[in-house]
Amino acid sequence: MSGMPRASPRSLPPPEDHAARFTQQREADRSAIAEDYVELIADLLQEEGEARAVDIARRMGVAQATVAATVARLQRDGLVETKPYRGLFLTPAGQAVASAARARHELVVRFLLAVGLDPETAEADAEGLEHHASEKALAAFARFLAKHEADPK
Amino acid sequence: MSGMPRASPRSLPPPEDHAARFTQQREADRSAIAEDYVELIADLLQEEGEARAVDIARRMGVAQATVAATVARLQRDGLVETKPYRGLFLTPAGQAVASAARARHELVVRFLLAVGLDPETAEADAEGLEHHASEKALAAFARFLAKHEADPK
DNA sequence: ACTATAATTTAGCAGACACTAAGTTTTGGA
DNA sequence: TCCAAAACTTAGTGTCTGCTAAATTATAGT
Repeated sequence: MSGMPRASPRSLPPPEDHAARFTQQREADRSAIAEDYVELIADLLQEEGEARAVDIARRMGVAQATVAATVARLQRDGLVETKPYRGLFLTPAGQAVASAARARHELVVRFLLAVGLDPETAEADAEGLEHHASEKALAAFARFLAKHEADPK
Repeated sequence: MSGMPRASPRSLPPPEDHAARFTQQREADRSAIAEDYVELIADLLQEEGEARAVDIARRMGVAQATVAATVARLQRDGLVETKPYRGLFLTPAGQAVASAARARHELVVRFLLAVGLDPETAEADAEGLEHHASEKALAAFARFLAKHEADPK
């Protein structure tokens, strides 16, 4: 295919290790939506004083019924509480998830900015990347920031 | 809530923009699995000469029946062809997806290494991150590498 | 050639997340 | 106070990605 000289051998990892990566991947995907909802609820609560299902729907780009169903799962999982017509609230567990998510989100955004992304894209990409960066990766990002924010360039 | 000084205002983006991010996010998620399969098939084809469903199953950490179902979708979408008991093959479209995926994957790995991750984690994280980095982000990673591979540190 | 083993497919099920359409509240303005 | 608009819920679907269990089918070793 094309003129490329086959890059690197990059021998495949042992099957078990390989599988472990994908399994881990699937787990991250599963929690990603929960984190997005919880994070958004926390933001709305803080910025607007209340987090209503309609607003979640509008901001997530999703139908209200979808929000209802997803929130039901979050409730089942002990992250969220609802007071009909009064909006959504986070349980302590939900708040923990939210603040962890926000910390990750902000770290990723700062990192992307430091690496040369425009603010707009940094924000948009962080939305996806924050769920797939391991603790080790986040630590590396933080180290990078520490080094580069002190001594730019 | 806790002693934190409220970090940054970080006023929420306009609802439409916000929704656009998540919608984009969901699209990336949808294509992620297809890309993973296609990428793995390409790797197996190249490294072992054939890509069989059993091996895919083992390496993806998934049941054989799941592979059969997913491959059926990839086939429906014109990315893969199968010759029973002879393994899986990529259509031209599949090959295109595979090489784009591989290019992204390798770029992300190199970038993560440059930023200080150990090779093990870089590989594992790339698996998740490669599907969520926009073209702009990838371009920024490439610029970063160009700068830092020439002039380390 | 036969047959045991391995590979693949089929069937049936579950759960998450999305949709539309059709109810139910609740709220708040006239 | 009443009632229309807004918010929320319920019902019924569909797709994707998984699973297990039970066929098939092909390959390969004897």
